[in-house]
Amino acid sequence: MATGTKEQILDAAERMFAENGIHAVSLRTIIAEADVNLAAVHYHFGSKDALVEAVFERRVGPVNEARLAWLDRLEAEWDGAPPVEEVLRAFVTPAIQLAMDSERGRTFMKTCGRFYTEAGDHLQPIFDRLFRKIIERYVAAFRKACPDLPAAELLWRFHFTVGVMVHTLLDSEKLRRISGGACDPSDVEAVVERMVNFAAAGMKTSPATLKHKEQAAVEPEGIEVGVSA
Amino acid sequence: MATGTKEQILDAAERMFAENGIHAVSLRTIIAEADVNLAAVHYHFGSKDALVEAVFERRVGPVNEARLAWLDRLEAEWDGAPPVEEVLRAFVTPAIQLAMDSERGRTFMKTCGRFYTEAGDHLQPIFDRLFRKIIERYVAAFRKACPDLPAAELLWRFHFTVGVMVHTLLDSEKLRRISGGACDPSDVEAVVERMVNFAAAGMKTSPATLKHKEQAAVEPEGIEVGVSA
DNA sequence: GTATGATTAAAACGTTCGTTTGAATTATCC
DNA sequence: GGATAATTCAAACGAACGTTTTAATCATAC
Repeated sequence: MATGTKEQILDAAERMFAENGIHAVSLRTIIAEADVNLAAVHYHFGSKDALVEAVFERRVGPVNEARLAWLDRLEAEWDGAPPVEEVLRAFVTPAIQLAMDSERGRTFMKTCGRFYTEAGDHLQPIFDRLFRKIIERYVAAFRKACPDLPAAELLWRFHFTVGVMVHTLLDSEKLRRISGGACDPSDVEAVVERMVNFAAAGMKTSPATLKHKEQAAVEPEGIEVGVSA
Repeated sequence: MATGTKEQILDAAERMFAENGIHAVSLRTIIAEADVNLAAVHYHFGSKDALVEAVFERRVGPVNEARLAWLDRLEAEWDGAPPVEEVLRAFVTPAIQLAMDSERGRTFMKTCGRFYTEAGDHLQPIFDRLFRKIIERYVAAFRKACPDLPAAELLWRFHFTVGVMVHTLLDSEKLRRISGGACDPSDVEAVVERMVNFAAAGMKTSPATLKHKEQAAVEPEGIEVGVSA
């Protein structure tokens, strides 16, 4: 389970972050959980912030690579324009998949949600670096899958989809409690299918007619998906 | 704006919580922003946790009352079974509405999202007390609006809808940055319409067939999290 | 004006935080 | 096997935390 001190620290930090949030967990809590010396954190990582980054990058990197690889397969299979359900599945599954195999993966999913919500100004550049390519590729894929959608509307719906996913990752235990056990967040494949089904319907519906403003004023090509530093 | 010390503290805390998260903000930061004495916090609230509760309840109470009143109006108007779009609008609008009028409301919406995500075990009972009635009433309303939906599926979709809303409240500035300004989170009415439109489509779509297509056989490589190496 | 209760002010409390230090220990290589 | 680097350890650092205490100020009724 714990091959070395560095991994022990990462594992323990990941676990504690998921349970209590990032800011609420102290290094001494982590090293007690990891059963290592306090100074080992600064020896291996340099600071607490650097440890937070390391915990984040260790999992997010592979997940995003899997997302890109999946999208590559899809575009090869569907001649460059896979349907929106497939794109959604490719986007959502690698993150949810991580939660299936092990308890450790499940805890990290909560940590990942914490990052997404607690990430302050300091974590922002790291976040941009890790997600820039993902956003570019998937926005482009969604645009091809929903060619009739105005660009701004598509970005909003992508935003909503991310919300569905993050909230599901972070807080589905609350749903289990509310539903009295009828909703089981650990059945990952079912959760993915429900999410894809829900988000695909939202993606494919015709845009709402906004009375006071015409959204068509936004030119589809005018939206850059680049991430500003 | 600041009639008394108590309100100054609440306002400042609300502002700082929204910007930096709850755990990351110290009392000394708050009292510096509020321009009051440190002991005033404990005099008026008793502890930092109690202050957090007070900040939360001050805004959530009226929002949830508005949600219930709106639902009452709807059920009177639609003979007990309003359509899903109307129910969604009634659920979403009071929260988003708060963000419209003032800058203060906008900051609190982020604070509210923080509560929803950062709320640990300590805030859980308060959360339940404030939201139990809302959940009961709206789940019942959704059930009437979507009578053909299995109960668990309906709860999941309600969960997804909450995710859409929370994520929109908490993190839409990221969308503005990504979109290069094309997506404007401050246009509240437009945001509400987009959300209702998106969530209603997800609510009304037919349940996914949970048959494992060949997709389940696809092995996404590179995201293993278990004991490797 | 003075007494009384509510509020604010300043200072210190003990604790915990992230970080650093320097010696002890372990692994690595010639 | 001894030299050398890598790693772990116990201890302490200063700073910041939430909280408490004690005195000063303010408002208001007598």
